[in-house]
Amino acid sequence: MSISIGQLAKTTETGIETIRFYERRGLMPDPPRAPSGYRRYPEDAVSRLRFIRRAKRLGFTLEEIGTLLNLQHGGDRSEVKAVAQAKLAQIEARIDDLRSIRKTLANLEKQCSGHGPVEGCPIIESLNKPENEGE
Amino acid sequence: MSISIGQLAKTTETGIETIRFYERRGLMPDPPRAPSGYRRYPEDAVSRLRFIRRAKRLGFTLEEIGTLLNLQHGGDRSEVKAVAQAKLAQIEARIDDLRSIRKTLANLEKQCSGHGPVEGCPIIESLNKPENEGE
DNA sequence: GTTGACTCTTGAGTTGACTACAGAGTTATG
DNA sequence: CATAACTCTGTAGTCAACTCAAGAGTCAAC
Repeated sequence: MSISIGQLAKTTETGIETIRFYERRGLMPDPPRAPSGYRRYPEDAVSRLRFIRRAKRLGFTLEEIGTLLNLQHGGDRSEVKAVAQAKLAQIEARIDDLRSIRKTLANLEKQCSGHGPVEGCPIIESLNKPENEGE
Repeated sequence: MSISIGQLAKTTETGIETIRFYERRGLMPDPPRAPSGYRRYPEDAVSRLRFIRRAKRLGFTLEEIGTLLNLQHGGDRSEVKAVAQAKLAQIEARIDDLRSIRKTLANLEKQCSGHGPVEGCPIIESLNKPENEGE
């Protein structure tokens, strides 16, 4: 039993174009074809595609997902853990980044009265005046 | 007194190409030209460019920066505040997003012993098995 | 006065992850 | 059998914010 690309797309909530794109990228193996040339996916294509989508939700790039997919068959657990740790570190760095930005921006926003002309608006002033980085 | 694009680039730590790009985008006004056609920037180009770079560091897109630059001359403070609030909300949403991802990923990473074959690795299993979203 | 550094314009390339055609053939439904 | 819905390939476009290259002209230093 095999399914069409449309069915695969529907069950995994992925666009058809996206599936073909993943195939070009080597994330999805080239499926067998019907005599017409239509793709006929085996059952396990569903789980492979789900793997990809879940990993994406966790912030992995397609390239990293390719690595994970390869590790899945014959890799070492330490390698998988290393990939996860690296991603985790990236995410934490990004969070810190955003938090610092948020702090600065929240400060400015709070200081701005929100009425009157733009002259003297602390947000604009801060963007204009200081030489520093802004705490 | 005016400065060359190279000097402007150096004092603002911005690439020359980037400055010309901002000009094309309408963020930097077209500067006067020397007889040779070279751009000659007035002093205030430095602060305008710094404004842009600072706003960028705060996460504003070039389009939003364009808005802020326009508001700077004749806008209302409420408009500036609204732009800042919108950005703040975006940033907070993104932080929440990343935190939820981090939580899931940290959990998985912690559960993975980091040695042995990939079979049974909780990270891979989690990507493979469940039907759910992952807490 | 001649190098070497700077600047000009136009146009194209980069990154990552899709997304959208066009034009043709195929399959499913009634 | 007609017709709608599906699928095929190949190519190109999208987004944001740059970044690079080619080929030519200009400026500064020795």
